[in-house]
Amino acid sequence: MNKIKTTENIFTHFEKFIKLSENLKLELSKRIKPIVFQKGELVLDANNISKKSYFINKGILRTYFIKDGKEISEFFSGIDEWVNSPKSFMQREKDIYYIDAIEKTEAYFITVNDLVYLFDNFPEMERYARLSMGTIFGHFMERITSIRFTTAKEKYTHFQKTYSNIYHRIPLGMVASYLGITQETLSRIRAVK
Amino acid sequence: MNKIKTTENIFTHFEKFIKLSENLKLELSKRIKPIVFQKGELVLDANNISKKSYFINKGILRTYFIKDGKEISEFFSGIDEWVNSPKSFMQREKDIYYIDAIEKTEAYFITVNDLVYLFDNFPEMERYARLSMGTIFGHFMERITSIRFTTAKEKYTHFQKTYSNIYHRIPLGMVASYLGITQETLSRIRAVK
DNA sequence: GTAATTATTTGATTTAGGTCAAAAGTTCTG
DNA sequence: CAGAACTTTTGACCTAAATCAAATAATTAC
Repeated sequence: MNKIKTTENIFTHFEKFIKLSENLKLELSKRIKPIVFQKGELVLDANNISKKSYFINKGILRTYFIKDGKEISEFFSGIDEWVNSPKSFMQREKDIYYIDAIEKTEAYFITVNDLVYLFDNFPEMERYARLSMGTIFGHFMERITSIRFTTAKEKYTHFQKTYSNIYHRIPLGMVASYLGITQETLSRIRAVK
Repeated sequence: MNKIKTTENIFTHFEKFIKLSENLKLELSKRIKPIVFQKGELVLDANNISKKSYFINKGILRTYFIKDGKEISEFFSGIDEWVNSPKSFMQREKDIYYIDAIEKTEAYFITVNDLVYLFDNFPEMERYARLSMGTIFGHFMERITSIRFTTAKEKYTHFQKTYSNIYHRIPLGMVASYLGITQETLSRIRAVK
């Protein structure tokens, strides 16, 4: 009962974009495996190539990089989202991103090799990837706008909207670096209310 | 001789990502048409749905939106790049983006209907879309980093790098709004040298 | 359960870049 | 080619947020 759910969530996610044949479901099931990360655990070290993509069932993962010795959060990922180091994962080369668990996280994963197999044999998987990337695209554009033209206060409000279900579970310092403001400023913003 | 080149450029572009069969080349050729925009001409009005995607052969297009009565540049596109209003084009709904020509621009275009036909009949087109979006992804992430943590000067330097072949052809005011700084600040930055 | 970390808040001061205003340059257009 | 209409530059002043510094508060570990 307290065990990880079946592949139900992940299939539902795919079916937002494509119809899953029984055969594809079977091939997916063979390649998707559960995994659990404890709070604070490192999911990906930037010194390694990202070879797995994680689909979150519960918990929060954070993607970040190091600048001037400080951790800068790039994004946070919650339930029903895929997480990997995008460039590293697709080009099979190192990139700057680390991934860790902000809280205990239950996920599935698929390896890049298995994913490539599915792309090669199921054209609908290519479509899934194209369409799902499209939605992320929109978020990126919105974020760029939000960063460029708003006060620190507005940035924080936008963040709360974007991450409405998880924002209160993310430590202040991480949020500040995500927004590109100092944590002192963020602390003051939150104090005003 | 002074006429628009053949579909050569566009085929070369596709072949960076996939192998083009003779049949696909034929089907593409049937659906790709040339078009020319004069300097200052509006390519897309945000009151309309974006139904064509333009592949630039020569010239520069600008994608922008209006905020508080002012035009804010979202990106600039030069040779060998596709231009459309992404969300509008794929979801077939209105979005906030206008597109205009910064200089006289020669392009090809394909309609969203034709593109959908190709996606439905040529799985390699899905792959092309997935892979080419992947590269744009990387640029977006870099841009987000660049906007968040750099001084106005560094933002401008990054802009020059990103748009190394066209940056000097874009009016200062448009660059400033792209970078999220005022044009006075940009003017002063450029003056220092 | 208390010491030791780590995270957050508060205060004082500084500064990069914004705002407002006007002058100087450029480029369209009839 | 002259006047209108933009575009870019320059100057004076102001403000939001950064920086530096230290005090609290909250977790974590033994």
